[in-house]
Amino acid sequence: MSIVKNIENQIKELIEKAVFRAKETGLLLFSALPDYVLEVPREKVHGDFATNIAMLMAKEAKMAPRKIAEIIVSNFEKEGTWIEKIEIAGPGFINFYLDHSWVYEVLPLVLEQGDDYGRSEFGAGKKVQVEFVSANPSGVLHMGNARGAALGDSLASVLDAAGYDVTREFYINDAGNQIEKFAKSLEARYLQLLGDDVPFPEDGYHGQDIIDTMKALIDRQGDKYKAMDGELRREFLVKYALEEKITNIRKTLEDFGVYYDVWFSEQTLHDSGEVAEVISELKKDGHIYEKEGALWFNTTQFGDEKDEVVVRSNGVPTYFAADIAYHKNKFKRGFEQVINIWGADHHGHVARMKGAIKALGYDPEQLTVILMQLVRLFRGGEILRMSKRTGTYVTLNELMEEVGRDAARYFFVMRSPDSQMDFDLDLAKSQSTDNPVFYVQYAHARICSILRQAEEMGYSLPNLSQDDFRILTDPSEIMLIRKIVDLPDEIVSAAKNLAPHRMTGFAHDLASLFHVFYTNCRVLTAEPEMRNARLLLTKATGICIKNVLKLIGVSAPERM
RNA sequence: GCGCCCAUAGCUCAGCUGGAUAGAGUGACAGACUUCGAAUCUGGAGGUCGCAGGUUCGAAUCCUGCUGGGCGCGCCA
Repeated sequence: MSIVKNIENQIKELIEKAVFRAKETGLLLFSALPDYVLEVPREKVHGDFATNIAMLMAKEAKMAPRKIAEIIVSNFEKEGTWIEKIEIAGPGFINFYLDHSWVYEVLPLVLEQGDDYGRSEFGAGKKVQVEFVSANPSGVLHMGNARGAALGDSLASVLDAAGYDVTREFYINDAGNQIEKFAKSLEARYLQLLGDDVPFPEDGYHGQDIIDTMKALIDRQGDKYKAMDGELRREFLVKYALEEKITNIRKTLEDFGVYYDVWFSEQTLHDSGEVAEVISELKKDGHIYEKEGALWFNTTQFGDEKDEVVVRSNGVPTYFAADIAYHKNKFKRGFEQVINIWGADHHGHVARMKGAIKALGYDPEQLTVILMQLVRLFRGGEILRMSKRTGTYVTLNELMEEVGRDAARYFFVMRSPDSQMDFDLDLAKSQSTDNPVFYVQYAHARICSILRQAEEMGYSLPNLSQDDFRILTDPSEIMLIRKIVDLPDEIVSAAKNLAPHRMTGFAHDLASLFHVFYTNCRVLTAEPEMRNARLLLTKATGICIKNVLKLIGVSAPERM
């Protein structure tokens, strides 16, 4: 239970006691308590907490909201709590003003918990899977993948910190038509490099990377596949190229700070018979029919716009069929909640995927698809259309080289998934020092600098009790501490709403409050008791900034 | 044509399950370094929350319609 939730529960309990007391004495008429909220008002003048309960009771009680508020307040017992003052305001809000001392409790807690401060048991160990990026393995990672990577990894971190049992997973599409095309492209390049004048497939992959891959193969193994039967040769080439591609993808993601727990191959679903199995299961339950030689899944029964082919007339299962088997596999592995991060261009698949899950007897609510809008890339004021097929794209590696990993990750996480992003490379480069990530990192570096100097001056950091911190009464100090108190709830909130971008907002607020504190309060030159309290507040702030940046995947430098 | 997402300050975007006077950043303007990092801080300026209705004590938020933009509607993934 977080410090804020504790206080809130206490106040709520007292509100409800007051309401029922008023009912018993006949002052207030109602049958059931309304679904009211106790919240932290946006405006500071409205107190530390406020409730709308009086307004919600007005209709049933047949009384003016302000009158109801008066009755509640007159029946409210605030003795023995931090509540100093209660006021009725506006249309009938009840505002609670607290003795600010309640916030000091957090400082010894942060210093004790360190890296763990902010973590909570909210998720109660629920098994959750986040599947993200899952890029076509025949290419390299581009800007859209980068956004998905930053988003998915941060979401997973946030869920983990909120007490969920999180698995990060990458689904490798190493089967199907795409791979066929890939194979033909590889073969053409291979033969071309060995001097054969063979045509390049029109719908093939034109990227330079494929040529490089085949060059390297020839350097290493010569022309040993040249005389081989076509099908066999393509199989070898694909296996070779995929291994290299996937290794590169993994390495790029690790450079980006993203580490997966599971790399799941689509091909294994075909090999193990799970795809065939899931099709026959659906067939048995009457969800599949035959038309024009193909097998169709009646997804319209589950709210989709039109039915979908699962097995083509040539007998080859579609990507969708494999995806159904994949999701069944996920649930069989015990995940209670499955989160997929998809590009907005895949939104048409959501309904049918949920339908498939329902058809298999699972609850569609167990699948959440986060659709992220695609990234538009600008360079020199021009939109760059990104396409693997035509080979025009900016890779994640190039992005990291240009703007740096920290800036890139912060930038992607900062925006909510459903905002369209214009990423201007020139701007990102030229403005790199104005990037908000530096603002937060600067606060951390400043903190480290202060602590470093304290050490050089021979000041040790004592263990202070909650009461020792009462000396911190400057508004900038109280506001900073109040923000620190919020961290665990903020993480839970980001987890509940699957909104990691809230963490960048929190990081920025925290850094800002620290900069204000720094401007208003001297740390090292204060009297010993004050100096100790401020040093520890500084340290606690540093811990929080570092913990939040970790969730975003951004480093917390000690010097800049 | 149908479906999904978006529209908030000059620009880029927040705004949690409906709450009080809609917030940051950035740009422009005016200030603050004899003192712990000025990559900082302080101040004012900047708004018909796309438009029009509706729901109610109360709407940027929910509902309907419209306008404008993105994406999708394949025996591709």
